Amino acid sequence: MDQKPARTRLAPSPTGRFHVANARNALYSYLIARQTGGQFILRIEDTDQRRFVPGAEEVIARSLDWLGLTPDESPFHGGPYGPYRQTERRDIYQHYSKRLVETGHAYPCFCTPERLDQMRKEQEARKVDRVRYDGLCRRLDPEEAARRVAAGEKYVIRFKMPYEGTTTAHDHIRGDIVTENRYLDDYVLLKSDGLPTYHLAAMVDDHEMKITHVLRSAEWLPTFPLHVQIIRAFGWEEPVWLHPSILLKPSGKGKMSKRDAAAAMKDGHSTFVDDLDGLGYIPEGVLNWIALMGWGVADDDVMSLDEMIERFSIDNLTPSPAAINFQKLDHFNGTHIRRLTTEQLAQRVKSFLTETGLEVDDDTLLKVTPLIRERLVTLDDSIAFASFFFKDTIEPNPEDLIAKGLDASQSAAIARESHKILASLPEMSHQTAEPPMREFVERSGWSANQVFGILRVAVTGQKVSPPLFESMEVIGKEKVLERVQHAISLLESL
RNA sequence: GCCCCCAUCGUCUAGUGGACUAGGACGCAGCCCUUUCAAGGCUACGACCGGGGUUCGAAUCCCCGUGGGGGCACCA
Repeated sequence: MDQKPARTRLAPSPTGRFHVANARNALYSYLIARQTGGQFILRIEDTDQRRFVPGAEEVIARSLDWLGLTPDESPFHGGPYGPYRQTERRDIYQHYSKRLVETGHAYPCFCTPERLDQMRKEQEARKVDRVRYDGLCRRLDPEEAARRVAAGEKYVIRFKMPYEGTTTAHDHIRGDIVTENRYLDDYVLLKSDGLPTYHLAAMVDDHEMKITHVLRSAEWLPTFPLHVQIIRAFGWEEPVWLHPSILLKPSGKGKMSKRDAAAAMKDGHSTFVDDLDGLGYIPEGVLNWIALMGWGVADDDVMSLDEMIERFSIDNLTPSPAAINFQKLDHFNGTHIRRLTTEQLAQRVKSFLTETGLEVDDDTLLKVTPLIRERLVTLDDSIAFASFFFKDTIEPNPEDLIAKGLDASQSAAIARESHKILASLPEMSHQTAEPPMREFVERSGWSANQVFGILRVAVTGQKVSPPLFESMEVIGKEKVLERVQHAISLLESL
């Protein structure tokens, strides 16, 4: 629908979990690529060996797959612009940092961590506005610097930030951002271990991988001018920059912390995509939830991925921080569960049921699914709503068998009469069972609530259940009668 | 402390100078439906942070406050 094919990317570092913020950036990037017929790329930013977490890459890939945002190019699928793991691109960064030194945009710095530390302490003592590198090595004669490098001295490469003037960087959702260069620093581009920092690596890779739209979290705004400066130093064309707002914890006060994450989990919620599956959330619901934190939609906010591709526009991205709202997650999850076909829902619900040890046959499950569909917020709610269908026997709490306003013997009488009526029926279908039971309610003078309440607990073992007669139909006459009989003896022994 | 970003119902947002009596969604409350729980339908409650400008006219543009958030590493 749009102009040229866009190339977008998600560039997470394999340092931990895959958060909804990552997922949102992935979604928007994916959407931009899809609607222009372009590509969505996964690049792993693993240049910090100390923070590397084994297995994190797999979590990222699995989470993206689960969401349906499978990258077109990635370390796992490959692609024409690989490798897609930064530690495998060492030479490329070396090459480009050298080029920056040659053109006078960067310089080797031999300052030790100890000196830097001391320098910062002094600056802090002087109460300078902005602690920054003092430029000692920047003033070195380039030839001498080259000699020291050749001699094997340890060094980093720093970017030569202009001391004066301003840098104007343009973000598509925020407009021009003007920063005075004196507040910036001579950032390290290449570390002493020969690996690049994010600043160099990301700019080089985005250029090399022909990324047209860089969408990344607003945490990058402070170093945005640096990035623009680096690109300009290379003489490259800038991508379209998009910095969506960060996501705040539900209270709106700051980013999610470990403690917030734990609190959410206790509540059956999570901001980690790989938790959501196990908690019974479905990708459709999660995607819809994520999409709306930072994307302004006027109405009809229930959307599938395809509908999002159709409706998304980078012009509708919002710049303000958004608080994570789990009630909305629940709402969208339930809504999308209801949009599933019976077959789809049955299939997704099955593992939750079997995991509790139940034997679930597909025929029964297919009959049960329509009964529980509009009651599910998450897939695991099916355990509470449908377990009794798959059990041979149930054990109701005897107290629950006593209807409101009645005593045990009255309730037992109702149960006996119900048993008699049901036993006389040819079969247990909804249509044949309900009329005589209704008639019994009329004639007995008890309320439908009381009579059906007793029957419900007797048959399902619980006070809250899917519709009673539909449930009895699925369970079948024989088992229903057994269960009612059992309820009668429970009541009689009270 | 310094820099940057942001500012419409509790929350996510629509709104791009007059069509705003500020719209939608979540949540909340009530009603309807109903054998329970849901789902669904209807209704209610609910916001332009403050102050100055600009303009015939400002939620919308500008400035200043205030508030919130983010960043100040050889981490990303």
